[in-house]
Amino acid sequence: MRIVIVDDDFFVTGALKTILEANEDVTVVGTGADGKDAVTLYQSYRPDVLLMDIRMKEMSGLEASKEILSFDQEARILLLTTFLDDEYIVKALKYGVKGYLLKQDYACIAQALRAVCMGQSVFGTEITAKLPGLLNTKSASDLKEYGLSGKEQEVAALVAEGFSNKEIAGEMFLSEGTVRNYISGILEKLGLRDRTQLAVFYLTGKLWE
Amino acid sequence: MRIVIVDDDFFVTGALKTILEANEDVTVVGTGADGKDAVTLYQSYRPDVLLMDIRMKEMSGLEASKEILSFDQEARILLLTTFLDDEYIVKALKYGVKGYLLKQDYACIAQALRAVCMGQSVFGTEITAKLPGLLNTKSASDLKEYGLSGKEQEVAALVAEGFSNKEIAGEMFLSEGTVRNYISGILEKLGLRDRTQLAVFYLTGKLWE
DNA sequence: GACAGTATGTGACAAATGTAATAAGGTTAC
DNA sequence: GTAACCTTATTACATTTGTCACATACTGTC
Repeated sequence: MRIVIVDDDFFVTGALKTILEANEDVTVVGTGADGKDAVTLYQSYRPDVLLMDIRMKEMSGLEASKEILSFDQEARILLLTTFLDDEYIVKALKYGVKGYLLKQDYACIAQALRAVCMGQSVFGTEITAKLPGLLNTKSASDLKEYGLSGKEQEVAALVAEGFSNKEIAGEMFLSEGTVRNYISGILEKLGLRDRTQLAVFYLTGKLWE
Repeated sequence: MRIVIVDDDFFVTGALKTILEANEDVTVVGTGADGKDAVTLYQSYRPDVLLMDIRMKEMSGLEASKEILSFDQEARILLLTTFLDDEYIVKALKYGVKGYLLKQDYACIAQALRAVCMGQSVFGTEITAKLPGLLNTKSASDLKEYGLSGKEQEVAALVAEGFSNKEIAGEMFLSEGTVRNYISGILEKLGLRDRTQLAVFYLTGKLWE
């Protein structure tokens, strides 16, 4: 595996290089110190995996990831970080990063590189723990648990897609008044106030009291 | 690593057992054919990793995961599947499953088991590709890119929390009319129609045309 | 058959929401 | 200093939304 390592701390890049090259299947083909380096190095070497810190001066690992992934969707980027910030995690995942590990997990890095190299993605323990909270949806069957009938679930789903009552009525071949009635019932059952809260609930599971 | 394998196809459990035990660090301590078996086996053996199919008669791998994780948060479950259904993926992640691979990735299973055993989570190529779409997001800084001013971003965030205009006005010490104006402006800039669409956009990134 | 539940509809009404026009004080940039 | 923009506000109006009360019809179950 051909790897590029980017971190603004020379000690870290050095240590990583040494640790990783102890594995005979790993070759570190380049190292850099910030996001710009990452982009340049990626373009010239096209490594199997780009191993990069998130926090860096100049250009962060996140921005670099975004840029690289925008011209090469297939890029395999594994981010390393010391901090656990939801926003970073979400952004990284949105951009299409293939892995996200805490620096403290260094013993697992080689392991993770192999998985990423094969196209899988790998997330460190703490990131894994956060994942459930970052997800969308509230899928149909979850709504059942709140006592919503079939039609009510359908209506709820459409509200959460941003449809107006009229559109929902058209979509489901109902009168607009009926749709309003359904929504009224849904809000009652869930203890919500209006369609926007319903959409938010549907997408995040958030409930008020 | 002590592994339990559950799949309703005996050929599959057999094959997996053979393939995995070729790795000297793997011991298959039990096999089962459906979700109920999974729960029982998990309780008696407490394996390092539970490798399980999703589609099974009687009790699905998903339900079994839910049950096991409800009494043991630390359970390391790696799901295998033939089908890619968003709903399954989301649910599995919500429950706290540590891995999700396609059966076709069998060559990587041992690899993945090791990662999962160390607390990391692993997702197959296709699942990885879906991840970005399943996330919540739209963080403040993304909105800037659409030309929203500071206050507008603040308002948008509150709309996406399900607040009414009056509440937002109270929260931000503005008049209700002003809030309405801001929202009007935001909708215009984003090409949206109403606050519900704004909430949906804020949470999922979905835009209409 | 009576009853409960779901599915569907109506009409009327109050409140919330979105738009438009307009205005004035502030900041920043050229 | 003037143009551009942000912040804040008001008023008036049209539309959408949510609630209520009530009605019909179809499904089951007891």
